[in-house]
Amino acid sequence: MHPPRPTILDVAQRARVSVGTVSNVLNGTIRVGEQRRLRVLKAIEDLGYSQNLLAQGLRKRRSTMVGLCVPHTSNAYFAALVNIFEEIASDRGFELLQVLSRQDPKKEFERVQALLRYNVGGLILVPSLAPDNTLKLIAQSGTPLVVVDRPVRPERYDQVTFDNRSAMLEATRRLIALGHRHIHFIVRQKALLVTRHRIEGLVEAARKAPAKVTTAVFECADEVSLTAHLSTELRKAYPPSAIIVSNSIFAAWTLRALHTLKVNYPGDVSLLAFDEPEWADLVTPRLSVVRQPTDAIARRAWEFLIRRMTHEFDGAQREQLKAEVIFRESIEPVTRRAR
Amino acid sequence: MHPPRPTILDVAQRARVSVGTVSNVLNGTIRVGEQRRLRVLKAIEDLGYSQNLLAQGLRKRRSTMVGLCVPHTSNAYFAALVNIFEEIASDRGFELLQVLSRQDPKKEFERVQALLRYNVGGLILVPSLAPDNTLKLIAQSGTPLVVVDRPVRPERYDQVTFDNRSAMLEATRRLIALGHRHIHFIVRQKALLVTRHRIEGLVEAARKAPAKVTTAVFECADEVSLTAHLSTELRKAYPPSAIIVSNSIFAAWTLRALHTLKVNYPGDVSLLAFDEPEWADLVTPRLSVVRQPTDAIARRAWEFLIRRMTHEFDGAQREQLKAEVIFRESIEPVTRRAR
DNA sequence: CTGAAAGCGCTTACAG
DNA sequence: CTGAAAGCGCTTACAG
Repeated sequence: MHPPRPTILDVAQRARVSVGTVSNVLNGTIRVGEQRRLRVLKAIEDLGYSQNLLAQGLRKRRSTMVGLCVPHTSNAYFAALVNIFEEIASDRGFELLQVLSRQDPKKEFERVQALLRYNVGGLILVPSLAPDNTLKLIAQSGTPLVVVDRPVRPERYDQVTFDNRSAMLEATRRLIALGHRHIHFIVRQKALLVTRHRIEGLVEAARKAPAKVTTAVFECADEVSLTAHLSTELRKAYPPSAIIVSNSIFAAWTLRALHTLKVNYPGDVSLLAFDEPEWADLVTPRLSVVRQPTDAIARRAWEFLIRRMTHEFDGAQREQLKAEVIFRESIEPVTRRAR
Repeated sequence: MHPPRPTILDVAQRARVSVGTVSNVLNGTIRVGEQRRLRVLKAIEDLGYSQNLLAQGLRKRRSTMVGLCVPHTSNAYFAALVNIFEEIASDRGFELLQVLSRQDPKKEFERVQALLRYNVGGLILVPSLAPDNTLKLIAQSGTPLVVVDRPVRPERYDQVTFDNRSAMLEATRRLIALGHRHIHFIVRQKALLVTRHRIEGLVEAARKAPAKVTTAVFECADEVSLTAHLSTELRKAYPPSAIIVSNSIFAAWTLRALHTLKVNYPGDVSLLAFDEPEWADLVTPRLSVVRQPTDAIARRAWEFLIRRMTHEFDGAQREQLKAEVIFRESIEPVTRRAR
């Protein structure tokens, strides 16, 4: 019913050349005589030929697909990353084979394993909390890898991350300058390296503050526990005047909780969120955020990957980009009354 | 440096069987003697063998990858779709080769073409505004296809969409019941089939209303023109008391515009949006929405695709799912004063 | 520069 | 049930 796709052999026959010659004009590695070249081009045009990339990948032992493994797509930041990667990849003649680890190290391992079965030419990984096995698997396969967003221990991996410590340092410092003396940081996983770096910044800013500043870090798994936590803390005699949350999902939950609890927000409590959600400046008051340099991260990661794929570079490539701390109406100075 | 991946030949030799036998235990099509089967399994285990899916795809002339083409990922609804598709696909042993059309028919064509070069086993397409060439291309290739979300003309394609007409009918009816008599609908493209169906619902509800109801449809391309439009219309002697926007991006723009224009919202004008954005119930007042049955759409689409891939079904498969109309605080009844 | 041929790692008739 | 062999559509040394 459907005519089979023309192959390189069809092109060769129509152009009266060998398949090797067709391959050479296609890949442009070796110069082909002008007349034959034109004949081949014409044949390709006539037949509507396009390469079978499965065959090419098999023969070259590496496909033009790049594997992309992110925790999920519901986070606006990850979605933006995928968006940029797809653009870069397609411009460069690559396709994205995308899998989701759903924050689960075991699933991450399996999904990456699936990617490797396709001999992907490269791999971009936003690691889960415990990516060690996955990293080992990738290293064994010899597949070029770049780790994005969340730094990972062995220093030998190519990584592009952003500087969580200094972003948090700056944010906290500015909160303190506005009179905040009791700051809570709500996180998903204390053990996560990203989180640890943020806590370092938080603690350092508090330590260096001109006044006494109390900080606390809380782990939350879901909306219920987060709401419960806020409910308890905000009713204490000495409640936090500022809350920092580690991602945009938590920001959403917190907003809902503050509403439910009928907290005077942002009058009594200020809010700052990592991971700028797209709705940050749609809500009232507009949400203050730490904005990751998504675009720069993606572009640099791709650069690293290409260099690794073409063996242009040997040593570990690492780069830490600066994040932008943006205070908006969700943060207010602490008035004497509120203290 | 990196030991090459073991091949089926390595497994065969270690298990002292032929490669065909290994293939048979792997694919389970033909029964293999128990002892050999165990030997093969052991060899696979020992070697850490996994199939080269590029080779398999080449030989079978169809890979276990499914192409997914959506307009972009920044829309929460599309992101959710991708999320579900990835889950289903990976559970079934498929990978997702994802491309973005960026709403551009030409880019859509090129990106789908790229997908076809990999001999994807199936294709899921959320079509652009003018997908005809792309659809033709896919049809020619004989690749199983299911069109999602936006219905498309030739009735022969498998499609799972949702019922825009009846969703709009219900929404408008309810607005009218709340006293709204002048309703504006802001869209991206009047020509889009989805839009036309919505307009049908709008017009029908108005026609059947117990009182005289005026409706109007406006096309908008960007935030500036949308803001200008609202500015003009809301200052007229007989301004709309309710605005319906056709997607979540427009909802965001409208919200900003209402704020800028210092409109008494939702007192003087109510707002309803198609495409539930994730921030819908974070804003104040909470946004009223028409919620697509994302999960059901994805699952049904996958079902259609598998059936098509396994040739279990011949005729065109079509399903139209019901959307949910959710009124929240962004919609208020019209008071006599306001009329 | 060009062609003939080997081979990438699988699956699938085809004999036995 | 099992093995030997052809072939999927390419690329890449290898001669010439």
